[in-house]
Amino acid sequence: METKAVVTALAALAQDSRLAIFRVLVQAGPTGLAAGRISELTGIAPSSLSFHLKELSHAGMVSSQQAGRFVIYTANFSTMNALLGFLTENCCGGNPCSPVCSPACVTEKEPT
Amino acid sequence: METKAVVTALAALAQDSRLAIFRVLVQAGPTGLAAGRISELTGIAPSSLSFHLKELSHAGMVSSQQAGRFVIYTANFSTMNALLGFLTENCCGGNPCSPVCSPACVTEKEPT
DNA sequence: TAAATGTTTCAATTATTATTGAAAAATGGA
DNA sequence: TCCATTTTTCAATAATAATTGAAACATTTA
Repeated sequence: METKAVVTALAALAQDSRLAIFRVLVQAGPTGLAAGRISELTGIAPSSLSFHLKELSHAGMVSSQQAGRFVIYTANFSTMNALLGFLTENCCGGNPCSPVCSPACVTEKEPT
Repeated sequence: METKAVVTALAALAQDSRLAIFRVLVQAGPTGLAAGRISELTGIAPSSLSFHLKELSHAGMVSSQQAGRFVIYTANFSTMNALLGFLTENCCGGNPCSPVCSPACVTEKEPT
């Protein structure tokens, strides 16, 4: 993961509304949530929500898919794991300072 | 760790200069670096560096201590671990989705 | 105390980001 | 096709953050 992408990902999460959005998506798991449902759960106005979802999407933190009239958003767990990996790697100048374990969450919904 | 503190910590890291500063401090390990040395390593002008160090310090990501004429800055590994823990916890609605391992780095320099 | 070194503060400018409401697309059903 | 629903776009405003250079402050050595 490149530094630029990391800054983008961190900036995407470093905002009240977007952190709230991301958390409800993380809690929702691989099933995801429709945009309107996110608006209900977080109290963020639709236009503002759309703006923030675009930011999160652009940062690779969430993905979306059309489902009928609804647009379903899901947290992008693989990007989250890459982000955590970046922050933990290079730690203490290469001298391993403790057992580092990277993945903290499932990556994707498994195909049936 | 509270949401507000998490946003502050993420915002502190979500910026080119500050991420660079934090990384050199992480790589330097518990010994830390003097402000001027950080300026040399990152190419950030002193006044700008001071501004960013204050941001990082306020977010709890770095600590400082006077040492003669120098001010030594060190990465705050415990806050970093708390941050990682926050992002990994609450994942997938409480259903444990994979083994979660929190600490990725030593917390502090051990007392002699 | 005076001079040199290292760091921080201040004020001004520039740039970026968040929010709101209204209008416009896109989709599905009658 | 027409209507209702869901989401996104747009433009305007308000708020926040980054950078610069000069000056001020703090610490050590002569």
